[in-house]
Amino acid sequence: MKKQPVVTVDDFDLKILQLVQVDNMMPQRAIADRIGLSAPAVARRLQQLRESGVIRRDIAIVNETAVARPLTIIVHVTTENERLDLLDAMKDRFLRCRQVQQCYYVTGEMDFILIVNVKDMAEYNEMTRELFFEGGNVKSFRTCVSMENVKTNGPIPL
Amino acid sequence: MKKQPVVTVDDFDLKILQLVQVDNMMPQRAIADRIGLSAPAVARRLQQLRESGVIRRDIAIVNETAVARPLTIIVHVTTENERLDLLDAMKDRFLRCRQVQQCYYVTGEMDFILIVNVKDMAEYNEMTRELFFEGGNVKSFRTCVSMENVKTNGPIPL
DNA sequence: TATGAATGTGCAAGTTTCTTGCAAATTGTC
DNA sequence: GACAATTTGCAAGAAACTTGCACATTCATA
Repeated sequence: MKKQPVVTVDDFDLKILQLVQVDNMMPQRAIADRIGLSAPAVARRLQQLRESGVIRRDIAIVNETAVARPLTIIVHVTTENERLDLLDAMKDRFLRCRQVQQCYYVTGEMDFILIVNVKDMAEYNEMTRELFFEGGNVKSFRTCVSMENVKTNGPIPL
Repeated sequence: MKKQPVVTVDDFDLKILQLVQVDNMMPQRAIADRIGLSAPAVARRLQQLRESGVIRRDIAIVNETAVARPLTIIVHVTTENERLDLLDAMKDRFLRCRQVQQCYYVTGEMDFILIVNVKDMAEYNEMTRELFFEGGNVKSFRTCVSMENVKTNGPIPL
């Protein structure tokens, strides 16, 4: 079972989180200067935030076009059957599919919303075949091609 | 105008990108051991990838629940008028809105897809008032509340 | 209100990681 | 094959991070 952090975050932590959501390579000395603690104090808090899971991960964001994978597609998926075991199997498939960057299980008219990265529509077709037709329990899916990614990886407002 | 990187990426770069999309705090020595270069060679390549924009940003991913902002909402927005200047103004509003983490300008039945982070539905109501009713050019919007974020911040498959 | 425990801090020293100059190796071009 | 350009590994220096310690602050209890 996924562990939920129970650590409380105070104002210093929130300031640190604001900064590292934007740039997690900022030196601890620079963070310390900004928020009014010493560098070792910042270091200890960062370590605690990471160990406790408040900071889940630290990642580099890659420019899709630069690696020849310019297509972002948002897919709305409805299911034939909402049995929990079938939904869990779908979640697992979406989790494992490498082109699926994001997967939300939602309320409303559709059941899943996926955000998918592919290099072209041929790869998308291949992916949908494997994911939807061969995987099962997909009633319908709707494809929205992103013509412009206006904003991505926005920070959580704190 | 946003600068597009024109640097070419080779197989070493792709391996580095695979690793740092998952963990950008991995020491250069560890990356070097994995891909068969020396640490300074990895360092030089990382610097080049960052300077050229292939690596756009380096960020920490924060656990929403841990900072009391557990709600992720996907919003589908249609516009009244598709004049480019009005669309640009909308993009600008979405870009500036702190709760909007992602914004895609899409083909299909809707015009924009937003991914929004709020602490509760009251904040969401307030946000939609400012963003949609007061901002203008919004014909309709549909709210999908995420009941489970199955996958977020997935890497670009390389 | 006072006392003691627990927690957090800054300092300084030690450790780890990153950067950079240099010479050598590799790759690309003619 | 020769030469230029680029990339590399090594080693040394610089920068950043970690950690022990003593002190300060906060919290809990009597």
